[in-house]
Amino acid sequence: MHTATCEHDDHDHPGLTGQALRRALGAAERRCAETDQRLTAPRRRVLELLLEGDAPLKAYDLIAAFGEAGAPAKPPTVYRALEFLERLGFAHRIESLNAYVPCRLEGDSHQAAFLICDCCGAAEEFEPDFTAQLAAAKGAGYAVESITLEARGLCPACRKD
Amino acid sequence: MHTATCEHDDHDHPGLTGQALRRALGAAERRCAETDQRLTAPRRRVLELLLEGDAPLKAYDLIAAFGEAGAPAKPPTVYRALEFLERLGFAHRIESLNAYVPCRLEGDSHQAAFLICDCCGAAEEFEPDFTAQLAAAKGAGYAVESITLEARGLCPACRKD
DNA sequence: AACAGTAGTGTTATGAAATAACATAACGCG
DNA sequence: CGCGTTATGTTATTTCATAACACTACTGTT
Ligand SMILES: [Zn+2]
Ligand SMILES: [Zn+2]
Ligand SMILES: [Zn+2]
Ligand SMILES: [Zn+2]
Repeated sequence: MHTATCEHDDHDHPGLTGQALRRALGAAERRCAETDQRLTAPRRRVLELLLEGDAPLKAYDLIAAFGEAGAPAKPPTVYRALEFLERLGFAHRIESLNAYVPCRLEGDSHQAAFLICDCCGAAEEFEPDFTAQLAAAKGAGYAVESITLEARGLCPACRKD
Repeated sequence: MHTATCEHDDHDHPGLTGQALRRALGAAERRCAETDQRLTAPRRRVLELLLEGDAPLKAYDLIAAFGEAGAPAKPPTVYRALEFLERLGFAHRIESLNAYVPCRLEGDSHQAAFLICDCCGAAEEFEPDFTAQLAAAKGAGYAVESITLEARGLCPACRKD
């Protein structure tokens, strides 16, 4: 799916293929092994689809693309895999899009922040600095577990119209 | 609806009633008049329900509570009202909850940020300082239109267990 | 190897959230 | 009034997500 209002598909993060894709999957495999987590077939397949994608993917896009010969998966298969991938930091859900992206940052655990283009649908992850917000939360007496931030606007390519 | 895992219902923002409720609705009425916007009956009713609530309300909670004698509204009625209220800054959608809250801050336009308690379900709005994130976005060449931030954790009351 | 315990999967069905489409009504204005 | 615009009413459908339960695959123990 693609709800773009214009077409600037020259994203900063084209989907991975071939060598790069195998390398990313191998890295995930290794990080799972380190913590006795299992990157099982459906989990690996969903991660692969996310990595191949060049934009946030909807759950039902993944469901449709899951099988070998165009055979779709059952919803729980994909939702369970997504839950796992999110838990381990391999993927993020973008709430304002009901869509998922593979994590594009180094490090195995971090807060998520996204710049989302309202025009072409691209979503760029960036390393957030939540110092100010964490201070505000502390002031309010909250014990913060996680933070997500989603900024909507126009990407560099789409601004130039 | 209430998905709390424990019960600490002493929120900072109990629902408005009587005088305070009428005052808040009157203020909204006035702010609409200033900009030639119409706070029509269904819009006013949905805002009233949000203001009366002491926690984020789901769209279908609003739909169920909408009518006088327990008569529900039709979904588009409420979704349209919510769209209006969000557009004018009277309400916010909390993406990670699929729920809505009335705006609790002064000023008629601002970015939204929430502290959400995973225990009691409370959602506290706070005045965000997005300086750091806006700088990051600028660095990436994005033209940001809006930002939302949702922090999950435990509120002061629920921490003390 | 047999066993029990846990984590993961397959499958069916259902629930929850949101919108499309089109007809009707109210408002604002010349 | 007559017209364009904005908002509402209504029916139906689409999109998104999970419950429940049976079955399988790993893990460690006896
Ligand atoms: Zn990430
Ligand atoms: Zn763009
Ligand atoms: Zn607000
Ligand atoms: Zn709490």
